[in-house]
Amino acid sequence: MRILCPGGCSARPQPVSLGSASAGSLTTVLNNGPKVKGMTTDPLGSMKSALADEVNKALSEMGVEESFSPLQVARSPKDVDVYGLPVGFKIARHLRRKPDEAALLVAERIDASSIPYAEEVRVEAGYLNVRVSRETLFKDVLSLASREELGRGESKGEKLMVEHTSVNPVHPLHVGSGRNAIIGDSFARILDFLGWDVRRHYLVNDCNLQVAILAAGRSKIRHLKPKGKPDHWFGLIYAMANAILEIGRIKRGESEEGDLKEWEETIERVRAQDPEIAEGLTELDDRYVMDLLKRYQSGDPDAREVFREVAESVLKGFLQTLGRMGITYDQFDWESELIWESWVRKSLEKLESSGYLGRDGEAIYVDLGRAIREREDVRRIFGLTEDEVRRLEEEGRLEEVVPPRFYLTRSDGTWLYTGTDVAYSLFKVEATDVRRCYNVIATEQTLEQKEVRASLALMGYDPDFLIHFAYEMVNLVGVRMSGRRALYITLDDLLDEAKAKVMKILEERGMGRDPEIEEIAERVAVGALKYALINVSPTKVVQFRWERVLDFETNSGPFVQYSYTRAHNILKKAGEIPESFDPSKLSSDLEVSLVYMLAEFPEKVRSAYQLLRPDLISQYANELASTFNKFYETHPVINAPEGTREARMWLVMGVRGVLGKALDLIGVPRLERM
RNA sequence: GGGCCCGUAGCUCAGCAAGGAUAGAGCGGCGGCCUUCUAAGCCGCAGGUCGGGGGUUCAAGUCCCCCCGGGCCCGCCA
Repeated sequence: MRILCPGGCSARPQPVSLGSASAGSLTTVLNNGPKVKGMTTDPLGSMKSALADEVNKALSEMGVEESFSPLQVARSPKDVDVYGLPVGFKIARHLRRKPDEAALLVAERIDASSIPYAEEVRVEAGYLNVRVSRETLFKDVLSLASREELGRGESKGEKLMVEHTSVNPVHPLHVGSGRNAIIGDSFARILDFLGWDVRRHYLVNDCNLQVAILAAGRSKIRHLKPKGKPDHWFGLIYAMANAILEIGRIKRGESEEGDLKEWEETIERVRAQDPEIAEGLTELDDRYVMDLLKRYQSGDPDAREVFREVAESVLKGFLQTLGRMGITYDQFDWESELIWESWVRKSLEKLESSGYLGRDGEAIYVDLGRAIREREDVRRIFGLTEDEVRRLEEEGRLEEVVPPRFYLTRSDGTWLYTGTDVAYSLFKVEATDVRRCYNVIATEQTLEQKEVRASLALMGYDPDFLIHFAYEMVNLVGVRMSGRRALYITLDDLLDEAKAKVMKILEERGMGRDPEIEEIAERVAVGALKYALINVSPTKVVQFRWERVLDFETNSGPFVQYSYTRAHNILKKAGEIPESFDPSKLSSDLEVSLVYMLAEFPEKVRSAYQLLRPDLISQYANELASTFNKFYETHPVINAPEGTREARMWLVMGVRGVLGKALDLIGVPRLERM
């Protein structure tokens, strides 16, 4: 497989034995943070773990069959320094006691000295609570936070792959593809921070019908020189080619008559943007397109030249935009090379020997219907038990729930994306040394991802090697988007618009137009867009509005960036950092809240990883920024009395460190001036 | 028809993984605060039958069942 790096480097991945490809289940990989005392990067987490351990130990000594997770340890709403578990309620019945009495029996067995940072253990309202010692906790938290070590995972010595973006190279990136890239990139950053060696891969889908349409269009106007940003220019050819093909189908009566007008409008849209393309590209037919695709897949040099020109040009345009947003990749895998370098053949051989490969004329498919009846591993992927499958079969409904055939090729022998996707999975397992691969792919592909995982299982691999990181689409409120109709709002448009607004704000503040100001505007714009697309739970549809991206107030990228800047500037002006500080000087509600909020950061990062929720980091960053701004309004640092000043400087260092790290993890640029 | 996802304030969303101690933010609306570390900020007011109904539980926004509403998928498209 050819490797293409932005820097022009080239390398070939080392094949690896199959044994190393097995993945542990998601849940066993997780624990509640580093356990080694004194070396932890999660002080509060170590307290929670120890508390849960102690309680569980006591319960098991008492013969009570209940247990608690460290994650259940929650802060008391009445007292900031108190964390606890609702032990009493859980075990009251087992012991035939009132909740408080029951909790007391547990409390008596607990050795507070074995719980880090615990000052005392007590029972309140059915809860078993520990009071935390600020003296030690605050020092550890702020020391770690200011060095940006809080929550960092030890090196795992293992590689994980994140495959993301992987957009068809046929038209410019729009907000939907942007969400994929932004979520995938953020998740990769989170994995990296937690100690994995992350490999970011982009699958270049250059072998499908869409690219063939573009390539066919391009082949008719090869004399034209690309103008402007390549993805935009080729995007017009793609829309033009689609319109011609659709109009042809309508005229032959193969498509709905009513669509004719909108395709004619598409042509006019292209003409308005680039008359050369509209005048040069006038005819195209489906057979020509299919033939070109077939030739490309079989390695024909002429076809290869035009396919590669369009795919590489559009990809180059993508990388400009993605680079602008700070999103980069370690490796680009070309779909065509999965075919040429026999990964498709190898996957077919493995499926053939599994006995689940079927043929329908010349078309090849995986016999999922039989696999689901016969294979437990395949049933598990579809969330079905043996009994359920049997019952569905008796009712004749099995095929409604699981499609019986998973087609890999067309009957003309060309590969479908499903076929190359199976081959790609085989490639990931065999040709890389990653332990797991996260596929950042839209939720609409959930079924296909299950089918691919089932195929992996049938080829003899652990299907849990592949994890579908599903995210929902972006709904541009009030805007109709269609790449095939040259109807889209591109990421470039959004970034430019946001940047223009930032420039205007900066000018209103009397900042001139110089390169530094431009750079600030660019970074604020990137922050605003990325934050808007990441700050929603991935499985929810994003309701995208211009106003939302251009709103730089609370709960926006710029808001968090601004808060970071404030923290940074306090420290810059305050001068030398004191060696130490007195934690008891941090005593106001806001100061104490801030430290505890920082202490929760490691848990947030682990949750983001475990639940596939980068938005948890952006939510957290917003809350931290908001609390910090309240502190900022009411707590002078530089002019504070001696003692208080040093303690607040440490607090601000901690906030800056965590806020900065949180911004890094969601890929929003840090700014020192704005 | 079947499968998956979503439904919390006028709008956009957290909270559901791990059921607990008074349902949270932001935007929008109304009213305040710039001789003090950047007002992209802060303070206050108004706004909720957590889609509906059952169930489990000492305890349900959170778990289970049914229903209603919305989205996506069920292609030899990707």
